[in-house]
Amino acid sequence: MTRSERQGPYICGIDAAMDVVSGKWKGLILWELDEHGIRRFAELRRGLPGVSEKMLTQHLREMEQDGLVIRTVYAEVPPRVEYSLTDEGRALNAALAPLGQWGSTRIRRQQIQMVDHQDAAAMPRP
Amino acid sequence: MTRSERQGPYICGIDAAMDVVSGKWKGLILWELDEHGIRRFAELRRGLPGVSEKMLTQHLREMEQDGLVIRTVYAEVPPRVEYSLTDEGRALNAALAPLGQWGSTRIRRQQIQMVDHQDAAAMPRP
DNA sequence: AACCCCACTAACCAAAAAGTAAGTACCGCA
DNA sequence: TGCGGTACTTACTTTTTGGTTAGTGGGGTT
Repeated sequence: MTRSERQGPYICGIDAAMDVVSGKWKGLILWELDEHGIRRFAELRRGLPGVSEKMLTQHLREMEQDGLVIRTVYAEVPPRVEYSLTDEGRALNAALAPLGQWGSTRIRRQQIQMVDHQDAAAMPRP
Repeated sequence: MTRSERQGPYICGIDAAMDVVSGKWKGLILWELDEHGIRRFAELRRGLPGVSEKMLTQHLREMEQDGLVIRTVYAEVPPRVEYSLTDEGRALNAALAPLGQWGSTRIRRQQIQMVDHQDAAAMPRP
């Protein structure tokens, strides 16, 4: 497992939040869990196309350590493990919403620009 | 310079925002520029204790490419370069505010926990 | 004369993050 | 008998990120 040397003295809130949310899939995991309430490992995996099992477990364990995620193991065969968000995790996801808005607006802007370029490229040469 | 292969197709807004804001000092740069309006290179450097010149230039160039920062060079001796935020940069900083709030609350919670542990450790043994 | 300041750039190196592939142990289905 | 599904773990490699050091060139300070 990755050593979590984190929790170093932060210089501001952004710092502390980024420490916890940085990781290729953590934003998406948060979203998935908030959206569905409870998810099993394989469900999450299917919900995050491209994630490897290693990264998914690693991120989930870190988020559990960070108090964002609850992991419940059922002693059954085949094994069943359920993940859900803590109150803090839900609060974090809510705090991420404006950032998501900003990003969506940005994507839209970029797509418009790309269409513009396409139009320009399709223009008949003089 | 680091190759910026970014702008890949994002799966959501968070994704797009994180792409642009991830980098050890970008949050702080955003904050400094929003706080002061205009900053010179050396002023930023002094405002971010511990940043290396290399990382500062690298981050500033990426943020310029990403349309968050304006870089103005004055052809003087000694050289003068001023940095400021675009509207999009200011909007991003605003969108980061709730995340900062969440982080500050979290830091406070952690400090309380640490004090609790200290108290427990300082308790007289029976 | 020696040093500091400005705003960088380049080369090299270390550390962290992420990807790949395989193995675990048990069950149900065909 | 072999495959797929359950939820992982381990070892190894690659990619990405950030840090260190040194150098530029003209000007001002001590």
